[in-house]
Amino acid sequence: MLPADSPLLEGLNDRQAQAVTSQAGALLIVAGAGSGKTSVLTRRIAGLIASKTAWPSQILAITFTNKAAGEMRERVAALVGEASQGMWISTFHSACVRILRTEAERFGYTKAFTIYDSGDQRALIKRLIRDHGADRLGLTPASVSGKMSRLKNELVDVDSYRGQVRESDPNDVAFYQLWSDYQAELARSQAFDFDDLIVHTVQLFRAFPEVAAVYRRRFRHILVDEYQDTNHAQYALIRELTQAVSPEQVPESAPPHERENGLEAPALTVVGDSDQSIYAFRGADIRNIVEFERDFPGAEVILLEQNYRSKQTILDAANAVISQNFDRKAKNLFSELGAGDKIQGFTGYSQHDEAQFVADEIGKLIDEGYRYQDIAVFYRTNAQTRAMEDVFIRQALPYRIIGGTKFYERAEIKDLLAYLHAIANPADALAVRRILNTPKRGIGPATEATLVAHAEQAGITLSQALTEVDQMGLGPKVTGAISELSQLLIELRSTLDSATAAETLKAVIDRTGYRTLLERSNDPQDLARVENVDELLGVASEFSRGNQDGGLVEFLTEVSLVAAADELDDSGGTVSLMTLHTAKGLEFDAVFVTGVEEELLPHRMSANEPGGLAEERRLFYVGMTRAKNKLHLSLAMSRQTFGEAMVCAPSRFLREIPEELMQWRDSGLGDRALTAPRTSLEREPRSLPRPPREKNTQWANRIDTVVRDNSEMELAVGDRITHDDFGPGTISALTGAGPKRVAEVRFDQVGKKRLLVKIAPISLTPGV
DNA sequence: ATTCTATGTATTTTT
DNA sequence: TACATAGAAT
Repeated sequence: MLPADSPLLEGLNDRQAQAVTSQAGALLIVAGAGSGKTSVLTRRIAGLIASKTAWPSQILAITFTNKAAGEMRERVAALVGEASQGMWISTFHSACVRILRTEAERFGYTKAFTIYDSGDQRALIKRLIRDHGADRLGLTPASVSGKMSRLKNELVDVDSYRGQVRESDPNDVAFYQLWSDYQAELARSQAFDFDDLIVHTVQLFRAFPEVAAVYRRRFRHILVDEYQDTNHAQYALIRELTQAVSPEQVPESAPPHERENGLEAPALTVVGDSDQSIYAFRGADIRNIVEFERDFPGAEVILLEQNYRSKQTILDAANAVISQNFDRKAKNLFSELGAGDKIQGFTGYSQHDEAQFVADEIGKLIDEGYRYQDIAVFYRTNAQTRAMEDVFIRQALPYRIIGGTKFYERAEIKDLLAYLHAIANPADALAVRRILNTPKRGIGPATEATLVAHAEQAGITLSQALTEVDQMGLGPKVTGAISELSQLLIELRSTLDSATAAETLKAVIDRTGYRTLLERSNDPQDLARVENVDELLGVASEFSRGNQDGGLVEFLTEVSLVAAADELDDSGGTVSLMTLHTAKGLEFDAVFVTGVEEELLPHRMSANEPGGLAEERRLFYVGMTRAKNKLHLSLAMSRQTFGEAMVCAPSRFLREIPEELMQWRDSGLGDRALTAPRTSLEREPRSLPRPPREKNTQWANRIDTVVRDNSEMELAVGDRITHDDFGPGTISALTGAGPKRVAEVRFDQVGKKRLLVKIAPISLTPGV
């Protein structure tokens, strides 16, 4: 028991302190946005250690992202020091990988199994659909993987699905066939997809009670963050881990009292907020949190409603929005941080106009003393980044996109990782297929088919088939190329014990000539690819340095499980751009929620789904509650959606915010301005003014394809210039050099802006 | 087998 | 718009 004057309770309110010290076997902490739940969670863990209630090794804490795990580990370490080393603090997926690697041999897998990410999964399903001719039936990789994932999240496996196939439905029959082949190929390749990691761990515990007992005895305190976003499979995993251990399951080596009485169920603490549940589309089941008290009789529930993050105005607006969701437990966040500024609303003509507003406001915030890393821009879809990037680049505004087209999804990265996968796990057929002709070795589909057929016939892996290539009667050129590849794989496998991941990667790059080929290429994009290759090498070196005992398999695991939010580093002085989903769990001094329009937020795709609108509203709520001081909500009246301009209407969510909390503006370029979105809501969308024509062509090109190059332009403070969009202005400052030269211009009509000189559409005004 | 060109189709969110 | 795929040319 923690003493009342423990430093771990310092500065906590009563409810928080209660959450830290509770002895309940099952504890639900309903933590509203910004209510200090990470503090509570970390201090609770530290308290368990300090009061000798638990050893570090008895603690399992589950977070949503690796970044959150890292942060939690750091904060726990700050409280308890070295002791944090022995704890498991990780995501569901990482924890499952660790368990599965340990127990792999028990169920006929190798420790070095591969994890197939969504891209790998897609590629495999696509091939299977083609092989089955299932595209005729309208099955797509997306629909198949979606359905598979939904079933897996409900713990339905292929074998049990077989019984419920509707034989009269050719679509369903084909789906079953595909799924069954998919799992067979995964098993042959010694691979798991994301969902399988959870499902197989649950199945492992159910099939081997003695294994389950090992982990139930080991983890005496389990803590789960973001519980509202757990799906049924994850719920089942938690249930498996929180069972009591009967005397029969206790090993001989255990202390006598345990052998006699068994062991009571481990203690469970979950933290969550049903108002922030935004992953239903991925199988998250809100009932897990809503029905917690029923699931765990005698559970204690603690509600944290005091918000330590945001100004009251922001909370009032957020509360007003979320209260529109019916069937929700009443909860009202309050803050003692003062009312703060009104929420700034902005209506632009186009997405570029909107982006320009965001850039201008960021400029003002910087002048007020905000730092770039204190500012974030959120959007509903990744496609919205384009306009933002265009404007940000032109204004030399340092930004970083979190998530989006991820580094590890790039072709060159996947190529090199496929080599590593093929080396670490020779059974991985997908990886071998990928590298077969990368870089180009003159091996086409015909040769690939021959190799696969040989492997199948002989009942060997594809890697083994490569070694038998000379028995296949292929041409001398092809045979030579394949045995060379085979040699390389064998050789690098043999050095696995002594070589680091970085060394193996380096060897792959050198021996295949991958980097050299990119360098010699005359495709300008290949230059960027060389940089990516080097970056991957850097990542591997860093990993090998930081994880002395971690080898190739560990490196590949880490790489496979990175999440979007993990990319966020607080060190850099950049504005962060991310989707609303990625924003969950983060906070920023100033936040821009962009594209607050019908069809986008709420997204049109959500309209058909049951509960879709409520989830969109929660998403908006999550975005709003990330802001500490300043919240901006913006929208555009028209938006380019695949090539075509679409007229947009303001989001219904904006109507849910009390008028007096907001201050609306528009771009003020002439008489086409909207007065307020309230007015425009009543207006027919079609009658909305169209954005000026020239503007579209102006921004149509992406920045890197623009031919303009002002690098020769000689500018000085005080010079008068004219900008195509902003009109005449005077240069007030110049910074940076060469292609990075930035001019600060005071425009006569639109105020101060920063421009990247090299690409700005400006000309010197003569005669001044 | 590879590379170039034309055509069609698709964008929600992600561990 | 832009990306992926299919078809044609080399």
